[in-house]
Amino acid sequence: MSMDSTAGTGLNIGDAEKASGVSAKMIRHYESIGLIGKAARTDAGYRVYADKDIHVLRFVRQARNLGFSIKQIGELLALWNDHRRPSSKVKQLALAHIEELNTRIVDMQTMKSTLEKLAQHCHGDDRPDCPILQGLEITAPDQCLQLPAKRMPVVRRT
Amino acid sequence: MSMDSTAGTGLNIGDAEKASGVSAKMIRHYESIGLIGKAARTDAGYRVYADKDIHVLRFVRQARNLGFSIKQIGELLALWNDHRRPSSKVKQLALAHIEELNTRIVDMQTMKSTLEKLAQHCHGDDRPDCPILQGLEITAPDQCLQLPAKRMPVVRRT
DNA sequence: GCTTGACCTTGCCATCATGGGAAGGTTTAA
DNA sequence: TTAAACCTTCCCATGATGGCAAGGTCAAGC
Repeated sequence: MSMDSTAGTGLNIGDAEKASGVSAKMIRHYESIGLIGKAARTDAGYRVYADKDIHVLRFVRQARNLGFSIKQIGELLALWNDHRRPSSKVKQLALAHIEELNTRIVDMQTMKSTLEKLAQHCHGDDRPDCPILQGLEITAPDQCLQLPAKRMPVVRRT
Repeated sequence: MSMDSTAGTGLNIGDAEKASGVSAKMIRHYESIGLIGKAARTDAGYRVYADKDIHVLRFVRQARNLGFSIKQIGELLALWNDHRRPSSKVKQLALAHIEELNTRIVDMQTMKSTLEKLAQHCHGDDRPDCPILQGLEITAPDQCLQLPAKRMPVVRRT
């Protein structure tokens, strides 16, 4: 009987994890960095989550799945909570993120096609000569390949 | 006269950085984790690089620019040094990396197009209603967006 | 010779999002 | 009563990179 009397459908962090798709570890982390509010606690100190909290966690997960950084998600949450925000603010954030994604996509496509070109010319048999290694073995000073992208949040596919 | 008598065109780490495109910081790091051999030293303890070493550093940088991880580069270097390797080994590494790149590209393209669809329907004006935020506000339990990619090395564009 | 500035050295901390694990408390069901 | 399955906090690791600080070295100018 340690359940707090105010909790209706109070969920443990483990249940919140299942209901939101955000790991318990990350829920605690998001709370610790202030991305989400401090969870209510039972007398024993267990975190308790209501439907409202699960809703927030789902929002966060969706945004992570779209590749937004924690910082950007903080901004999105602020806009979400401000029912008088102009939609232009949200759109601006989204468009900027689309641009970031695009830059990364293009960079990786360049890497991929460079590598594919090298691989095409490689016999891939028992002989030692290999155009792929030769391609890595540049001799020109500034003749390098593409400049890869700025760091961006990536969620593990585990 | 602290120059080691064996050094012909001995370069400082700063010169090696300029000549290879790998930052001094990273050159030291690569040495510390054993990716590259220990550099020769002057009497005063300064690292000294010969043309051969610069060649290796360029190789590493090229591979990084193609998105290979440090671990993969270690394998590439081993193959590069083994003049009797079968080119199939190299090709196998390259093809696996192409696959990784492709997975990431597809994941990010999915994020991008999802976000574009949401953004298209957003007025982007002073009114508060916003389909983007609504899109993040999922209600379905497992109705989430894409599973993003496994972590992969990314070089900063600074 | 001495100073100054541009190098170099090591070492530690920060990033970003996430997981792992340890040491210990709680709850619940058998 | 005990064991399993939770929960708590705290610290450490990842990967590739940068930054900074405290200190040594070297070369050029006076």
